Amino acid sequence: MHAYRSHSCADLTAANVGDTVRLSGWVHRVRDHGGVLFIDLRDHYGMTQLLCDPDSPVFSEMEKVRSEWCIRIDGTVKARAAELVNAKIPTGEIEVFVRDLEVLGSAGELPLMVFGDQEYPEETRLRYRYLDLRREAMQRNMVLRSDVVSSIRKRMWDLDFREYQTPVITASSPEGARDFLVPSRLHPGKFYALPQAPQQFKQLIMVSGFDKYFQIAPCFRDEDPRADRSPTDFYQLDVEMSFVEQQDVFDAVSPVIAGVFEEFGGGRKVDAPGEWPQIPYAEAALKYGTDKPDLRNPIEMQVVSDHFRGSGFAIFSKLLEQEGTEIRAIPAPTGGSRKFCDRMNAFAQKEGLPGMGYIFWREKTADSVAQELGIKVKEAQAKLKSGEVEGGMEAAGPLAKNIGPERTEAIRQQLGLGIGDAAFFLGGKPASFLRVAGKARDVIGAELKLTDLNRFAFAWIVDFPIYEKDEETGAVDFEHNPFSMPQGGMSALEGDPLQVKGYQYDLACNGYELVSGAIRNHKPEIMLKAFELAGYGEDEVKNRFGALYNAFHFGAPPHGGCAAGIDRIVMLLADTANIREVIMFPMNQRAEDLMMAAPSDPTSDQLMELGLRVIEQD
RNA sequence: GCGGUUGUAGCUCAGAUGGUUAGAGUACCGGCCUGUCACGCCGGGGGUCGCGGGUUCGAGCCCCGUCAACCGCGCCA
Repeated sequence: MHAYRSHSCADLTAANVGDTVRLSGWVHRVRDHGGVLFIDLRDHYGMTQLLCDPDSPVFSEMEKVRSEWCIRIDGTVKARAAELVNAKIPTGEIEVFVRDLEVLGSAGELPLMVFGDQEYPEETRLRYRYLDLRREAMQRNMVLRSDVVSSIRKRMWDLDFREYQTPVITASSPEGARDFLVPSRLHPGKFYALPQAPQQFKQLIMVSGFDKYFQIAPCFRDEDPRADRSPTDFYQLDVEMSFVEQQDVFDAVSPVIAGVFEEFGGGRKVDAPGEWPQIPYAEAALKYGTDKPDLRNPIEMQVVSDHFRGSGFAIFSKLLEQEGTEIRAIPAPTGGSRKFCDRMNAFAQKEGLPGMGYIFWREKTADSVAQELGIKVKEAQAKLKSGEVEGGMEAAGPLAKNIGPERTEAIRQQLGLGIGDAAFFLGGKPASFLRVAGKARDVIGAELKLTDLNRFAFAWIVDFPIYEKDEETGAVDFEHNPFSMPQGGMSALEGDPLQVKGYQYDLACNGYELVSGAIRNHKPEIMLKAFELAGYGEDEVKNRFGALYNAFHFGAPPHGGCAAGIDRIVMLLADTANIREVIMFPMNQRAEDLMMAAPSDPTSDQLMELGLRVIEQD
């Protein structure tokens, strides 16, 4: 017999009754009844109930066994009586009577329970990640991740893409984020860098004629994390193709993404790739307040500046006298109650805005009729009932009073709202309120249950501007990355840089940026011009992107591609908002690995060898 | 770098208004229990209330500072 097991803990069924078997696994749960002892034995595959009583030669040893000990047992498979069958587990029809025990690894008092679904703070979970990973949900997430990666590879292969590995220790590539630097021992004082993405390599692979490349590639970035963003390193499905236009990239990648979501989405509705809208960046910013809109939420914002210009609402009308300002409305169907509106207003204030004005529409109340006519509420009730005063709709909220009924009605008609609905208003320069507006749209959609949680909604966001203006310095710099081909080519770069759009795109899904890519700028002269507009000279281009710039002088094909965030895809499929739930050994919020104690102090020998000296920080 | 929230037993948490010896569940240890499957019952050990200062007759609770974790902002092609 095998040293550790004849079966897994998921294998045994009624068909095995009478067999002598050997199982290894972890003690999930102990139920000691004195004369009879039950133990749930767990391995990666499942659970089997062990049984032991004084008839067993190892009964007294079995009584000492505790949760999460790793043990091996020999025993006999017994059928359970009908009333004792556990329908919750596949092996519930049988149990194994233990005749021999070997403790493979005992365990001390546990810092977190594998059993049950108790929540633990991340610090505890990450410090004892090997225990946390034993839990059912984490086992499931990690298997899902592996299966997703496998499926992606297969789908890419089927499309004639081939996977090529690119270096992990390489040159610094100033693409935007901070590099992780690696000191060179052979060249004291010089540094390698870990790639922020295989960006330049994959473009060079195109110049080399490989036509269709992909890689499940680690990317390294020394930036602060977020719930949906891992610090230090993360994985991308990196894709590049030659002789393609933007639509060709969409056509290649969309079915892969959609297929994976169909395969692992657990029955949630996946929008068909043919129906994925292509939304210009400017339109996304206007309607959704973000370049990664959650399209499960039907709310679309609208500009309503004209209704407030010169109105009695001084805050907005004054605001509109300034250059570049506007008033944006967030319609909130079914949100028409003061309680809800006040809560959303409080939300906006918490997010750092002065507040969010609102109007809501309701059936005319006796209270407001009484106030309007200066009569008692009872009289108003009577007048409403008799029809002497017409009932119907009225607009409520401080804004409605300030701007008067005509303007309020015009707004209602523009937004297409009615009784029981509300609208929120934000004013100023869009840049100042866009982020909060987008977030408010999410919250309103969620609270009013307008957002269909059982769906994956995709949209390509296109026509990103290539340049942006720094608000403080006024300097023009690349908005995204410097590799994209400007729409209109060289001639587009002759005019106002801020008007130049790129063949540059993202794929948004349920409010996350899943994919980002571009048709690349493969012409050296356009590359130089593009950098010049951002204030970089020829030397700079040669210095920072020398390999690419040189390669483009030797017959570079037009090419483009994208990169999809593996961690985010798995995160969405696993239905979690925390990216660390789908990463085996993630860093914490401060980019530390508490389990491995990283980062750590180098030895003085290491520093010496590298020619480094650490300067004390104060 | 900034803001918010949190920090009490191995673990998860409760501890109105400041007031006796800081509690519960779980885990751990001991005892009882032959059909449980979150087994049950009895008993026990276990605390620098994150840390440092302050106010007070008296601080887990109030004030100041500080550290840590998470969430967000900045940042993130």
